[in-house]
Amino acid sequence: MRPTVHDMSTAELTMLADLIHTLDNAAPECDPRERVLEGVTRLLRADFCASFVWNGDTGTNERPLAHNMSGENLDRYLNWFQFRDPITRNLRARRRATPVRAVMPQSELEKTEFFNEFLRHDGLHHGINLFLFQGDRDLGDLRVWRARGRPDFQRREIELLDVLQPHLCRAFARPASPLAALSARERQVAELVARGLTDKDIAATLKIGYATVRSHLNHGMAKAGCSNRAELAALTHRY
Amino acid sequence: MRPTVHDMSTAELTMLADLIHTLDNAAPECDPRERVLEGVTRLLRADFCASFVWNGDTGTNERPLAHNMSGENLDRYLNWFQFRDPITRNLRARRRATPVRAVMPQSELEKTEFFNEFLRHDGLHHGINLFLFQGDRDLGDLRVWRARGRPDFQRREIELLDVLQPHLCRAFARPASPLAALSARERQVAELVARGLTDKDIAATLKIGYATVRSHLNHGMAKAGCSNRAELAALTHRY
DNA sequence: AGCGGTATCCACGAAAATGGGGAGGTCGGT
DNA sequence: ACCGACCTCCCCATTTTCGTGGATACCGCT
Repeated sequence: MRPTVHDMSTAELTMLADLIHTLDNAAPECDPRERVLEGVTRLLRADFCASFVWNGDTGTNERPLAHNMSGENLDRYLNWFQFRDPITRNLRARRRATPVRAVMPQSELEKTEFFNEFLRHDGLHHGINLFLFQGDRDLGDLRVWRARGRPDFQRREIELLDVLQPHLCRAFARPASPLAALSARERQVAELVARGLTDKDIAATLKIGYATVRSHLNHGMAKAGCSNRAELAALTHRY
Repeated sequence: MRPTVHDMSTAELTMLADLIHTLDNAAPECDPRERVLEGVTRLLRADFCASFVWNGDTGTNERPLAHNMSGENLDRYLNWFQFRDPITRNLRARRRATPVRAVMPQSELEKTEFFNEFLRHDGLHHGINLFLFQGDRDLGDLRVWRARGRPDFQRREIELLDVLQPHLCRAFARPASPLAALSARERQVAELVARGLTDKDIAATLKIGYATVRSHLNHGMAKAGCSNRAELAALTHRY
């Protein structure tokens, strides 16, 4: 049995490689989803992409991000249309890349208020969604769309998302750095700690008092939940 | 103008993605080339792969690695055939993925002693080489081969190596971890240091004496060139 | 005007880490 | 049989770190 074969341009293979690299390496200060929206959109030869994170407690989609979509329409989804969205619940249940047509025929979708009042507003016509999970924890989703007149998503795009899925999961699941809570000065001190300077050296380097260094360090370790400077040093270079 | 289009199976795309991930992440204890030989071979639908690092001072190929090739033939290359190798010098000069036929027609190659006494020994018939550089520094190469009867490498394989090239360069150029010099026990202690354990805790965890921990730690810090445990901790999670 | 976060500084004592020395055993390679 | 690398353990003096509980001042926000 021959495996499915996809057509990929050299530029697309480069994009795929860069995307994986970005997922593995980019700074953890910002939402990992940001680093990916545009790349996935282009790789899937799509036009639009949005991303939310499902909150099981409140039963709502949160933390919107989008590429090529109007912020105003995104707000309309958050405030109104997510509560009469006839497709997303079923797409999420699939737990792998799924074209919208798999949960509702295009002809039926086009009769809904959701399509005519919301999707059409930004030109979203053919959709494919991927929901990422770690066990049962929602990590976020990707909702990729093509404009009217473009062909619907096919096997190529579904399987491309299959390829990306484990890498996306890994990147989305990576916990936020405990160092994000540190102030600028505290992070600066942590950085010097990681280089092996003693507190006296740090004070001299930063031209501040020894007591100040101790203070920054104590606050920093408390915020990051570290019990000593070695753990803090490890954190500064783990993330 | 249409871009070149390649046929890639889903499995191959997955391999490509995993390869990039491996290059970015794998443990730096071992030679990064090791992590890549088999993957590249399969991605290029090839049968054999060898890798050397060119030493400009001695003018020799060093540090051999191979996939699917006999160690004995590798030794013959190092000791004898590298000095009458009619193709590699020219392939290296190209500085990008180049099939062997680009520097010598197959018909001519098959007349050489190098082919008949060396390449044929392991069944190497069609070759493609990639030499990696950082500026003018040699980072190592990949010499990928297909067996007799298989088709020669085409554009697909050349451009796949082009896609991989920057990622290979990055991975090969990453300096060896100073921690590579540590013994197993010393690394184990360093690992626990990075988790924030005190020496007493480490002793208890490893069920060895406090003095032993101090000894491992002193040796480890000396080898890694660290002045204290914080620097060592940073190293263990930088690499 | 008050509150929280930041940056700066101070002092003390307990705990931990560091650097120096050494000692004895195993194990693999020359 | 020796040597080097490793793992194990010991002592001691000094330095560094950690935790605690302060203080003052600036800033932005409400």
